[in-house]
Amino acid sequence: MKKLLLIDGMAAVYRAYYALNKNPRLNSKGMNTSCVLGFTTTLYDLLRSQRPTHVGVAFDLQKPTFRHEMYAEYKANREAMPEEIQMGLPWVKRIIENFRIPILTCEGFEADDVIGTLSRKAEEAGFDEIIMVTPDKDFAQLVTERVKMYRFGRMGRPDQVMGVAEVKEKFGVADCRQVIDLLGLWGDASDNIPGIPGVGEKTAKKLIDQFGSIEEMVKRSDEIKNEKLRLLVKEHSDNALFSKELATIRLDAPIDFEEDALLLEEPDYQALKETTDILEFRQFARKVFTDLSVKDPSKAVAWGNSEVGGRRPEMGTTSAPTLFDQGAPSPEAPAVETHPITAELIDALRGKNIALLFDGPKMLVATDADTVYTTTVDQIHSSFDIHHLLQDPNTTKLCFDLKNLKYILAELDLSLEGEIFDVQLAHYLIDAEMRHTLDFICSSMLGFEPEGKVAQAAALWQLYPLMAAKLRDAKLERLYREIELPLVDVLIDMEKEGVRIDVDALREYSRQLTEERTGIEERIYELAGERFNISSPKQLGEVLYEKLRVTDKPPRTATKQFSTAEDVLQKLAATHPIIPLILEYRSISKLVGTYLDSFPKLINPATGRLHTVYNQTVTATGRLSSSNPNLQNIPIRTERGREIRRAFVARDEEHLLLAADYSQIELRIIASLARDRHMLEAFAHGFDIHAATAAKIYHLPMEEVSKDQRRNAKSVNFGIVYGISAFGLSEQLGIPRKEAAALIDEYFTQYPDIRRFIDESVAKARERGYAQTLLGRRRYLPDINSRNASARSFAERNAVNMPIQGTSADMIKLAMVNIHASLRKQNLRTRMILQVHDELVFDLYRPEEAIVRQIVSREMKQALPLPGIDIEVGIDIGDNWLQAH
DNA sequence: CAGGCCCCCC
DNA sequence: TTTAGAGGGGGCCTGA
Repeated sequence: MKKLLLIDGMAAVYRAYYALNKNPRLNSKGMNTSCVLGFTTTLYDLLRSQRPTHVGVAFDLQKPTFRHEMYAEYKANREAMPEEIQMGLPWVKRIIENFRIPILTCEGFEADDVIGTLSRKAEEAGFDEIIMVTPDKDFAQLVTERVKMYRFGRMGRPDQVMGVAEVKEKFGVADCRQVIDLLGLWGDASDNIPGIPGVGEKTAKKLIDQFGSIEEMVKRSDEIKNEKLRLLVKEHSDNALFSKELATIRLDAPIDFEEDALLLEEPDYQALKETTDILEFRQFARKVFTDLSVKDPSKAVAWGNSEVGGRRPEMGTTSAPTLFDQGAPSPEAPAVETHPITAELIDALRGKNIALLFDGPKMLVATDADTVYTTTVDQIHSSFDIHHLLQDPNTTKLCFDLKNLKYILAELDLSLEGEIFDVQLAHYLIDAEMRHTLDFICSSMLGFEPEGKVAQAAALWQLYPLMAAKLRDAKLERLYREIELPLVDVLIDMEKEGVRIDVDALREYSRQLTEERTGIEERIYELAGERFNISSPKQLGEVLYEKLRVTDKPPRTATKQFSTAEDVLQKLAATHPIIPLILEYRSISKLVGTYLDSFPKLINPATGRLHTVYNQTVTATGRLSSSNPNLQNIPIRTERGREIRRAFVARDEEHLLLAADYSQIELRIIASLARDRHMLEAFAHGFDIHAATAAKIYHLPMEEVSKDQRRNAKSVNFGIVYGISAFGLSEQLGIPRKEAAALIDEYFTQYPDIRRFIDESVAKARERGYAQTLLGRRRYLPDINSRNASARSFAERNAVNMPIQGTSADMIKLAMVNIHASLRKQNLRTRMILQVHDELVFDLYRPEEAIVRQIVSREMKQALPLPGIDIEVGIDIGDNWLQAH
């Protein structure tokens, strides 16, 4: 196993400088050693975490090696190198020497070129893995930032390790040159870096697909059909070529790849000790010398040997690719024979498993991985009786997207019996966060993408054994069989049922709000001194921050646009009377656009009702999602929004709406999972949990808790579920960060088991590589061991949140299946129509109120008992959804 | 048509 | 040096 680590030294130094210069670290001689310490720890952490066998650091800024005049100009114009860096560089080099790592340079070439070239050569020399430490978080940004650096005199963002395999995977290209072609020119869409204004990444990709390279595109620009685009390319072609040249990492630097020189050696401890003594890196020295030498100075131990967790299940069979790998020829789909379905065939297939897929009006029945029978829907009823085949209870039906398939079959008056294996559902359980298209599943598991529906039908046969084994190995079979599969029928019934909407009420309310909004609009224009599109964040940003200058530090979004987000404006509300009006305008627009005006259009004329679509394979935690329209986000928080629920009404005079919701389900789950005695007791006594929490953290009797204290406690409780941070809590509550931190501290003192649970959840996830719910639903968290602190924190929060949110999802799904079965079994006319994560809504047939109350309450409480705690369900009834709360 | 931004829900 | 900074979703609007 040969693994090479190449570091752009200067980038790492700058990174360290920027990361640390807010808190400069002075030693006793008054020397600012921030950047040296930063670089040193970065280097050391890299070696420990990546465990390379070979390593090198490239430097370029110390010598005049500018490839382009423009680059030279940039260098001349850029701010002088910060003093700390100038002072620190000799020390940085000394540290590198102490580690016995070679410094790589090549006259006339930059560090990136050197790294690029050596990567290629290492690849040819048979290295198994090559890691480049670049100035930016991924390869694309590396290149774009590089262009920015030249153009705008800015250094790139902090460095991060990105394995070359990731580059390939991310961009789906075989050769790093393609990546550079693609991104070196085009950069990111927001800045139009390549120098062709108006050409974003997408357009760029199309052009590159068409022409193959930028040079070719410039040469044959007459062939660009879109006139505007053609003129742009022509006008800016010099710039485009130049940008590419600047951004291209050269792979032909005349530098020899001396494998032996790059071998990772034991540091020169004596010299390292002396250096760190002078610089006063005491903590670092203690860490290094404890880590490295005390017990066993042998190299294997020195550079660590810990197991790396967080691996996703191996989906494919191919080994990890590397950057310069041209890619193994992909496996081919087997040749598939097709035959028409005949009556004789249907008899012959009795007792055999089949895979079922529709291609528009064609029905495809695959009997194995290379035989597919086809027929058209017209023939199904006239020529033979396919019922026998679909309803044979002794055979398994393979399919993809069962819910949709059942809809199609239902239209043809067909249905399925026997075991069903839905590849999509199975894939969702195996790795929820992946994409669940058939093409993606095939390419990741089989190594090829079947062309056309016939090949897809046949591929289901190849996927089946692989996925069935994965479900079994990961102990996901019960979730599949007892929750997700039966849920399909429940969701179909709910979707078909739909919900009745009082359209007149919606229209009237819409009219009323629109009128209100018009008035607000006029006042906004007056205050702004011009008419503009208030709904355009771009225009609004310009008005607020450029024209009215409501603040001298305009907030920016991630893409450097002006931010006009709600919380931002909320904070600026006092600075200008226009801002509250804008917030008002926004909230009305949202209600009118998203709900009031859109629902009437979505009502199905055939049923007169509104039908949502539940997606079972979207969320990472196991929840459902709802769309077209999304009925899981109907307003409730504000008075004005809540009114919309009045328009969700019962089916007719014989019906009412019944809403049943779990009380504090996520907190109960965390209390149970953590076995926190104090929280369990609070629930057992039936206390208001937020008030009880407030009483604890403020050391007051519960009766004396103020509203604000309860509100704060509630936020902390929520924060716990989400993966709390002092920053987040302080933002949420509008209190100083210190106060927020103190609240959290006290919370953990009062609920010590919750603290322990959080730590254990993270530890378990780190060990296994995934988080899981009470029933074993998984979420893979590959970043849990990431070197990147923010990626790692994100994974850690998910390690805590997923078991809670996911267990709650498991619970309500089970309840839905059981309630549905119970309503059917007892031939009741009441129908389940909506699910909103912890709430179920029913069209209640009035005479059935007592029995339905009983069924719903019982099934929801019993669906998934939690150790140590009772589950409470609140039930309300009314003519409409607002009343039923 | 898609991505950015925003805002609604749990 | 910038910005974001609590988990999970979906939809509208603009701008190309």
